[in-house]
Amino acid sequence: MRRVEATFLEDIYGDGDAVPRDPSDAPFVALLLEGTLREDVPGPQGGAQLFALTFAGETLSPLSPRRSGGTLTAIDQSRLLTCDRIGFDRLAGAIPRLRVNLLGLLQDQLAEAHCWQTLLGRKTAMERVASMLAWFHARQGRPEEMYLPVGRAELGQMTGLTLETVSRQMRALERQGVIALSLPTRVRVLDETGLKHLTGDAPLRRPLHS
Amino acid sequence: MRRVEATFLEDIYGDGDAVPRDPSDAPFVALLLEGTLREDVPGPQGGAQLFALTFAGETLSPLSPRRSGGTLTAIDQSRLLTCDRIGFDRLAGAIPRLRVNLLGLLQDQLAEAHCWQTLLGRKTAMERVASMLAWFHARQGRPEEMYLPVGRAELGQMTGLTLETVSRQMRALERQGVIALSLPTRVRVLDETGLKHLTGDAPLRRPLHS
DNA sequence: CGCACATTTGAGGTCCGTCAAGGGTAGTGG
DNA sequence: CCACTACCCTTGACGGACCTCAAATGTGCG
Repeated sequence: MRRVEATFLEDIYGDGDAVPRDPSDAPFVALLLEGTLREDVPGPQGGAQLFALTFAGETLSPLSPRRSGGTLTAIDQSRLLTCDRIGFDRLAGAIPRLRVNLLGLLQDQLAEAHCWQTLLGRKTAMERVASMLAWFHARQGRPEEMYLPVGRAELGQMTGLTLETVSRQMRALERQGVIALSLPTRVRVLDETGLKHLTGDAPLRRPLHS
Repeated sequence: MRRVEATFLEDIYGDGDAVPRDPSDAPFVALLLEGTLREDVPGPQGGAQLFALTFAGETLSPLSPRRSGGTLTAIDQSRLLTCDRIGFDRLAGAIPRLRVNLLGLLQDQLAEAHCWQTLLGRKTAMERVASMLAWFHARQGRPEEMYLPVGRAELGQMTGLTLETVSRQMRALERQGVIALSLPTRVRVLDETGLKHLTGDAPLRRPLHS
């Protein structure tokens, strides 16, 4: 355990700071203790496009963003626990269990990609916005009032919608009494069951084995 | 090398055969030597939905489909080289390079997920169909005439379109002289540059560093 | 031929993107 | 305190892309 503390390094980033991502010396694994990270990838026209968010308590894997020149930026004050490649290799040699955990971590990343894939595949605007809100709410630990770290335009980039459509759907949710918006970036989930129902996802029934 | 041959196992599946996917004894890594595999995941209404295809020469990773009850089915005659979990661990102990390859394999899977994400996010029907055809063509090794192992409805499930829209876009491509359709499932790519242009992807320009 | 099935084509409706015009709030300077 | 600006969010009208429904056209098989 002392070895773990010696290997990991805690970094603090301010609002808007870029998180370094040099491929050779890249942080091999990282755990976000506090704050939020945004991951941007270059869009078709060369401009950057918001791709995903990382909330406190979630991990970054070696492979996650940085294949295609994506950038990682801190939102708010963020504390990041990082471990470089050689440090992880040394640690993995001493603690075989760590390798299993790394695979689980990658599995989470693939599961998340799968979530986005179904969200973008065949969902309506309403279902996309509801899905995103429900997902963010769960990942933030179901707080009484959750904070959206990005604006409508960027919510639209993630869901494949325009900022106007995002706005319309969120107001519709508010009119239905599913959420409350004290400020545009403050969301209170009033009817969690109703929100889940609007996502269009099956309520996690047991898989009927043929 | 003799050890590798002893560890891997070659299985042959016929058209429509299900590939076993027991989580405990699951094939840890697998290489598809011949044929095509389809990966289905349960849709929102309980029905199965085509999620992705695996062509000959491509690999299956331990984490790929099977998190959410996905099924793997062979199309045509398929030969699959598999290696179970304990076999891979033993092999990785003897050959450290293997672990690096496994990470690269997972990286490919995440890159593929990213491809789908951009495809489904903000592309038109034309761009989606062109992207999918160009992608399949590249993955099949740019044959003179490529074979589509699934029908229009299933192409639609992957691209998030209806079968009618897929059909319309493919005929439009044919009328433009970009592809030729001798049979509905036989596609000859006549103008590869034109097809790439219609995908809506940037032509892989160097990333302009701020 | 008759049937089953996949693809193609057409007509109409709907959802969402586009364009445009307000509103709300924070920050700045008088 | 009050402009005044800048920025984001909201709301509306309109058009187009794609879905839905329906019919026609292959294509393989008994």
